[in-house]
Amino acid sequence: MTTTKAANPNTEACPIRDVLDRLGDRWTVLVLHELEETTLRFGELKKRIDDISPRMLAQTLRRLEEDGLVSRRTFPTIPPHVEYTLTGLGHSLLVPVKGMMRWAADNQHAVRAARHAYVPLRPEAAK
Amino acid sequence: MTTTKAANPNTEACPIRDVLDRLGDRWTVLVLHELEETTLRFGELKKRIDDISPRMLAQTLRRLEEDGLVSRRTFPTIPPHVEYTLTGLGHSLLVPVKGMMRWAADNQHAVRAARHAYVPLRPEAAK
DNA sequence: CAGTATCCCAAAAGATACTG
DNA sequence: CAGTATCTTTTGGGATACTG
Repeated sequence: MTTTKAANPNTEACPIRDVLDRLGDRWTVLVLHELEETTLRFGELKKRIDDISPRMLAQTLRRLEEDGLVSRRTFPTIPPHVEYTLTGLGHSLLVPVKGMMRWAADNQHAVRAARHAYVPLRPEAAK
Repeated sequence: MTTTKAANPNTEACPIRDVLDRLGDRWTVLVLHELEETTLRFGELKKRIDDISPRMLAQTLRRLEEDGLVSRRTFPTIPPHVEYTLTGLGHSLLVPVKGMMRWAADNQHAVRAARHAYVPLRPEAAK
């Protein structure tokens, strides 16, 4: 971490939080991941992530575009043709994101084991 | 909430999401970060992350403990004394998490610039 | 085809008073 | 001190009908 420890990285003072917040939602990482290899159209994304609603897909893409992670290219045809592509920035984000996924993959068993072994501290009396 | 449906290969076969979901909330990464260097008590964490409510801090710590990322040690004194420490697993998670933070720090300007330059497609559309 | 508009619900998070 | 209980607000997200 590069933030100073003494300072409290609260909501608006911390640009890092501000950026990372976008990754917290349910769909962003999934969309990023789908676009890693190839450019895709709205409908193609919708097919690959088929439990996403059009509303959420649109919103997710809009935010990604707004943050400069995805570029949107439209062809003035009828019917419309719109392509979404990861930008360089988007690809660069994918690097640490994949690091996270790697960790999750590597440690899922440890986490599951911990969860299973966990006993709530409700009836706890002494140690 | 975990994946409610699993129609998609990416979500379905993916316990990764289940693990990663915990990081999506507002406070987990912050707490992890505060505990990197040192063991801290509840009140000390509260002080350092002072816009967190006791409720959210407790909930966050409980989840971290449940996942085996943080260990909780109580001293049977009056008043109570409780210490939170990162486990080995917690430290290992911090590695990719810091990768993410590093990315955010390195690219915050690019993201902000993109946001600022972004013009909505439909000028009248509100969020 | 690529989205919007609208309505609705569930979950997350905030505030705060209270207690062992 | 270290939390819980409770209530309220805010946000995320699902469904779906509609349109340029």
